[in-house]
Amino acid sequence: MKIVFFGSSDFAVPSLRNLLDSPHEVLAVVTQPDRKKGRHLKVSQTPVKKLSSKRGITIYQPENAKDTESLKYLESLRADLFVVVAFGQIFSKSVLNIPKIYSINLHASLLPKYRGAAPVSRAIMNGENRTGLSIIRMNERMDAGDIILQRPVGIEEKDTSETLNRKLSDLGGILLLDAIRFIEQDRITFKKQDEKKATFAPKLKKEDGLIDWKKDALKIHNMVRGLTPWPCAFTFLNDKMLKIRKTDVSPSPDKSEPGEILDIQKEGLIVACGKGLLIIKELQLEGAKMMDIASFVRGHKIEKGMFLGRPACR
RNA sequence: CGCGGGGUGGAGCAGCCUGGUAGCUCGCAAGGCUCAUAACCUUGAGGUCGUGGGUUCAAAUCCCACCCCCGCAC
Repeated sequence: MKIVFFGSSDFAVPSLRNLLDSPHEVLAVVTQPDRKKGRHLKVSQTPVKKLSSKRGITIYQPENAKDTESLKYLESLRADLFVVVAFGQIFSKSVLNIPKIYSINLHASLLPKYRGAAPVSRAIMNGENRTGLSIIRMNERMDAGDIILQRPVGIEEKDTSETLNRKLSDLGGILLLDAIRFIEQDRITFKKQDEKKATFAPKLKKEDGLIDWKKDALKIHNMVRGLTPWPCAFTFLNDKMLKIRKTDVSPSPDKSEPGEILDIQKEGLIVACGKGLLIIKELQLEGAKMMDIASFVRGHKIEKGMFLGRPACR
């Protein structure tokens, strides 16, 4: 099968790798342009581009895959199938109709739930204990195409977006090959998505990480898990940004004010929330490295009765 | 040339502004106390103060360059 692969982020890497290792012919890889990013605005390549150049695959990086020049190029490849995984651009019908067969997309949720850019993080943040993978035949609407294959995946208590993403991207790469095999054998039965059940998982923004201490400890805990490693849940300690990477919850009820540090123990800071207690185990102060509580307490002034999340500490 | 914080014994920090032979909380080792302990007491080992230059009688501290880590922004 002659395939053009569209992908950008880490999530797409196992899928691409599997395709490259398969008998299928990857005609070209389409990925986002190199962008000035990160500290000092250095130019960086997508993980997909790095893998592709290592494997000597033709790379195409359009600013917009829908423009006429891109369309012309994509048509010239004469592909059987377009495979799209975490690409980062929205396609129009003109793109989707180019391949002989059609275009498929691997998405990290059990569609129609969690359509959109951040399905994994949002699922964890909502405290789900199950999510999954879907492969769909793409149409013009985002993540709304008919379902080709699905596979549920459990979310474990210890999972963060980081671990779950890895799991899902690995499994996704396998599922993708299955799907392509079924397509080749013409054994697909499309399943329409139930629009009434559709939910959305919008792209995460930095401010999604701001902790509201009035919320339940469990809710905050799930937020911390879902936002690891990026954008990372955060609060403030004496006007400095404090990222919180690892937490636990303790059910013991209390009448303290949300955000108050009630105790400092070896395993973590005990912080009052709207309901329940949050145990902060790993954190990172602005400008410093991520560290566990034992280390943090040794070098920083922190004591019971201080408040988190109050920009100007009383 | 996007903005800013930081690199000090194994860990986390103070000291730097106002140069003058390195400190704190831990960890580690040995000994003591104890029925016992992650508790307490005593002693001890362990540091080219990121790298290279410069200023100075003297630099962790001031000046210049570079490397690495981190946050913002993207």
